[in-house]
Amino acid sequence: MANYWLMKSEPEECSIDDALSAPDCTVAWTGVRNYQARNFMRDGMAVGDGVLFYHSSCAEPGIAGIARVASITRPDPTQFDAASPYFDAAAKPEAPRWLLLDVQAVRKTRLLGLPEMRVLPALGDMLVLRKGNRLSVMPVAPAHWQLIANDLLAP
DNA sequence: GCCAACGTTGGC
DNA sequence: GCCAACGTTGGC
Repeated sequence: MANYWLMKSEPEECSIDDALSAPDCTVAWTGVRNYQARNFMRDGMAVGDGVLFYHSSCAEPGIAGIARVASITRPDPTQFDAASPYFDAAAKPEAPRWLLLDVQAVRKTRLLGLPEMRVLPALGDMLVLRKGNRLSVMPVAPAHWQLIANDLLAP
């Protein structure tokens, strides 16, 4: 059974438009540097899982599109790249610390902004709405996914 | 730019 | 293993 996730991306770095214009609408999800987020990718995600593509650290944070998990995890090469902002000197190629996977954009949607989400009682317990939440990859309850996907994918 | 929340680091 | 200091995230 498919699972559902929310993944944050700074649109200045990789927006839903960027993902949609990539080859096969697919981008390697680099830069996850949090163990909990990494573990969700490694232990929880499977090809085909649904992803809410979330824009963070921008003027209008919120869900900007629908995507899907397109690969299992593999080592994130930026951890070994001293020129990368994601470089991690403690990570060794023979013992990679950080992983990435491919995410394929399915559709850009209208922006479902944080304020709008906060107002919907049915979404009240979503992890992304929790104060102080800093996870960049997190699970989404099926009921929340249904609600949001129905709304965003409605004709 | 501010600041709350939280993860990580490092001294002990 | 505790915990204070520090760094980062991310909304506002």
